[in-house]
Amino acid sequence: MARATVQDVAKTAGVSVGTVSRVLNKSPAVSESSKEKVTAAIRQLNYRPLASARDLRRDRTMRILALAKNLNSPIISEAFRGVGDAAASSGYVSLIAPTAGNLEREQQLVDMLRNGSVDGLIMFSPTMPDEDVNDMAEQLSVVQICEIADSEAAFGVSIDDRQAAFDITRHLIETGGRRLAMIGNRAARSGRLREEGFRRAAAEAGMFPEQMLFVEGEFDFHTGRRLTRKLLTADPLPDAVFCGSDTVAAGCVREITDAGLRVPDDIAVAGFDDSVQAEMCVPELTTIRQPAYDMGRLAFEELLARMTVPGPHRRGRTFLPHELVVRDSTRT
Amino acid sequence: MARATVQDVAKTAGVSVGTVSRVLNKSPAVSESSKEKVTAAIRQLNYRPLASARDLRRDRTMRILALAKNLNSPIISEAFRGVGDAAASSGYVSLIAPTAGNLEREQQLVDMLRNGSVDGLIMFSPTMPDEDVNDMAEQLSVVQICEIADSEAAFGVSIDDRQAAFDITRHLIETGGRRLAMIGNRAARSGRLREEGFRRAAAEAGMFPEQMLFVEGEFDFHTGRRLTRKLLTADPLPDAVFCGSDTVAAGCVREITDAGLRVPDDIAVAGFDDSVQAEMCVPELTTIRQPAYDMGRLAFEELLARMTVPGPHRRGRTFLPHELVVRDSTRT
DNA sequence: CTTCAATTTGGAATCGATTCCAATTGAATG
DNA sequence: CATTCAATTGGAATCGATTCCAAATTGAAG
Repeated sequence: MARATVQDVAKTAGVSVGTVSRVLNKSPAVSESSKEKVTAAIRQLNYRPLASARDLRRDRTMRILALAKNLNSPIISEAFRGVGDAAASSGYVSLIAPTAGNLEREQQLVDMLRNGSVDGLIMFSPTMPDEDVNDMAEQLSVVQICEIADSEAAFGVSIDDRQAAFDITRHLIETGGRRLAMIGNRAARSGRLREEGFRRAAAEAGMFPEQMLFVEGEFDFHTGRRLTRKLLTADPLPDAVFCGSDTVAAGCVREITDAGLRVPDDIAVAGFDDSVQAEMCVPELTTIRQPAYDMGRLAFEELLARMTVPGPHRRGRTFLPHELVVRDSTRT
Repeated sequence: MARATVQDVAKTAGVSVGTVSRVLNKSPAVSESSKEKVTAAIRQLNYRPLASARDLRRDRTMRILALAKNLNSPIISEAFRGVGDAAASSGYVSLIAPTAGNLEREQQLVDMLRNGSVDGLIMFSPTMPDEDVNDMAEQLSVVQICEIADSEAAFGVSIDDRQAAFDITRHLIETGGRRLAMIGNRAARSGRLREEGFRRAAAEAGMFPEQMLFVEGEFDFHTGRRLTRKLLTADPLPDAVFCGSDTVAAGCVREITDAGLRVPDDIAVAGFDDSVQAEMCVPELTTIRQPAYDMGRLAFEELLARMTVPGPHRRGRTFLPHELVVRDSTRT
């Protein structure tokens, strides 16, 4: 049996397609008796309005798409939960897709916005150049989150990465850190901002740039270990390391411990994100908490405005407050 | 400026809509000169075919959707990577959405298959009852993965959870485990199967059911700690604990260590999944590796068959081989 | 310079739901 | 009982891309 259409429902119910449609869309201009007949026919035929036909006519889909390099980052999944809740309460369905840092894949997904498969787009970590993101945001409903391209056109929600890095580096210094090191990631814009914050705090404490150890790579556990091994060849050894993510910090702690040194007594370690890994680590990590859920909600609210209200929109970034979470991987 | 349509392109290029469409769909029956004119017009107008119109006419979307309770499970994100790669190489776009264990949310997403928003559905961890999954699989393109409802109708890909649990429990016994305990989760079908495997292995080793400690809860770190505290009140203490996930095992190890006992000398601990947490844990976890990526690929291939080939399909489950990964959290 | 076949093209019909307009019904009013 | 108004309904037009059929064009062969 093929799919039932409004026509079928109309025939079965003995009314016109207009009436069926009005029932579907809860128009008040339908008599009680018609409504019942239509409802019965719908149930009998197991009818569902075809999305593509409806979308074509209405010129909107009530769907949005989020894009991220990968999905297993706790920040991303938490932020997307915020997006999803906010979207649901406005009647939108939210979907997400990983780009795997693959430009072609990302293009194909972004095309879903261009060709009207979805009404809006939330970008976590674009692979395309900033410039392209900006061109897109110029005319389409796009909101960035966490990673925000350097531009006037785009709107985005994030924490103040530079300030957060500054704050946690200050904490490392205030608790006795003198020879600071950082494990960062210059590939990401947020990574560059965190490096700036780190360097500024270190400079304010009187460190010279040459004294600041800096190594960089991807934000995963094994990279964290590898880069820490590199740091441990320095002489003198650093006495405080700021890591760009908790996962990296966990690798860092592990490597330091395996080398027979103590955290935080010999070397203090700080993470970033306050993911569950911060608590799983021994000692538990001092880190920066991002209000990921709220960032997600806010990003959707702004996207909604862009999708529904025509005309020019707010620009630039919106910062949400971060929080320094002090645990046991830094000195007291 | 509003969106350009085929009509606009046809007018600009000085050809008919038929010709434009033929160019778009790479029909060979178009002269070189027409093709050039159309291509130029498309570029000039920045034209993109509207997805809903195309989908309506073609009666398919070339999109599939995956559903999971949450996205930050390493198994799910790895399996979905497999789905995505397989889908991409068949020209499909794959999207994913978390249900958060919310039945209403799940229904709304499943409706996307019913109303033709997507062509197929992959379910990781359904919230709806098995029966409903089966009814759905009966007539729609649905494939289950990891968690597979108990049914004849559905098709699904997973490891043999019962056997895997049996194997790792055997390992615990062979390395000296005598008083076995398990931290499981009866809410999930895979959890119940793992429990069966655990009990069978323990029984084969001569343990009586009354001797087997079993506690259960969600598969997260804090639950792992809490349930382990419960286990540590037993007398005599267990000397080997099988945990239903690495995250839980990490919590278990942590709690045992904090209690002043040693892993694995006093109590051996085994995890499940071989996620990155297994390596982050100290000592590193003995665990079961699931071929998640391949499971994802296979799930898509089967979904593709269901979407394209009409008629009845293969039923029942397909098992992919798991692997016991021995590390340092169990005795030698 | 025809004739025939092959290639290319135009344009109407189609997919299914929505919406607008006109028509009908029914009730209420004078 | 005629008239007016509101409530309800039917049905055609519409959204935009595809596809089928018929028409037009081209080219080759005779």
